[in-house]
Amino acid sequence: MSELSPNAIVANLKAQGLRVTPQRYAVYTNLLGRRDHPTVEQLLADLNQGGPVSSQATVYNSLQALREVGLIREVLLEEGVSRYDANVSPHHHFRCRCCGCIEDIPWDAFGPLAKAALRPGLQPESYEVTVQGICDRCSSPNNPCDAG
Amino acid sequence: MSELSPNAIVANLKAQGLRVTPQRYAVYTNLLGRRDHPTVEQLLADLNQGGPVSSQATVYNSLQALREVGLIREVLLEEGVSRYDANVSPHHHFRCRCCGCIEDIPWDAFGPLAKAALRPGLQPESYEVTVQGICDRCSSPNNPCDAG
DNA sequence: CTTTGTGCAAACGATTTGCAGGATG
DNA sequence: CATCCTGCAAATCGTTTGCACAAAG
Repeated sequence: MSELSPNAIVANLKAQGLRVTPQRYAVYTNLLGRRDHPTVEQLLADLNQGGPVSSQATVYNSLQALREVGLIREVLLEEGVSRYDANVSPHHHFRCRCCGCIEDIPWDAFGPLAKAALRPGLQPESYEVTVQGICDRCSSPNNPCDAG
Repeated sequence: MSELSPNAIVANLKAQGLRVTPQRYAVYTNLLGRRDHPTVEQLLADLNQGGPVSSQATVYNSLQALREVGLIREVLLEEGVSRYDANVSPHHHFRCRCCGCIEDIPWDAFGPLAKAALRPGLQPESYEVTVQGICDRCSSPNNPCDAG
């Protein structure tokens, strides 16, 4: 999330037993430098905008490898596409129902949830709050969609 | 969710301006009678197990029609598949990370969330808590997966 | 009778996979 | 140099769509 040096990024990858290839490095670095939650399509376009860096299949492979070792996470908030996030510490998500943009909400934003409310037998391990609403871009006078 | 008479189901459909076809009726009734959140594949298998009732395309069409008028909702909790739920009143979800089963959590299970915690500019309209963990089936001695 | 829905099969889009050549450690 | 990765293209899987026929109101 915060700025990492190239060396630190390489170290992160190696520490998880991943070989450091230019493609993997590029994918991970790109994700670390964003706070939106790009789809594969967006990621690929961004990576290759200054010349070819990685193929589509390799982006998928890289994302899978990074996800398996816990360096990134997948975010599923809309139909049909997976998004990816290099912020792996727990947090919540806001999704604009208008433009579809996704934004992190700090973990402590809601305070602690009541605990003993689940039916007996269910063992909770983690939870996440998803808020849906309108972002400031879409609620402004010259908004890109139907709200405002 | 609770047991509805066939007449009430037909009335529900008509009240939303939907034509009542056997297929639509079957899809809606089936969803009303379940509390898991079936995928299209599961729904289709269930509908047609006693002879042909509906084609795949029609199930998709019916689900879309029912969703557009608000009689059912789509639930997105795992990659690649949409699930459907006839419980349209607000509630939360529990997902077993082991068998993938999904279960409703009553709306009031967590008490109210703190309100003023979003960054200024975001207008929240709704929210939902997703809990991940292990269900009782999977935590039992003869469990279907790797927990226990 | 007009409008909308059904079913089939083909189209689609996101993701996965097989495989030959290439890079990493 | 053994292993793992890349890139291409073909395959897969869930979902959507075009169209001719049938059913609903």
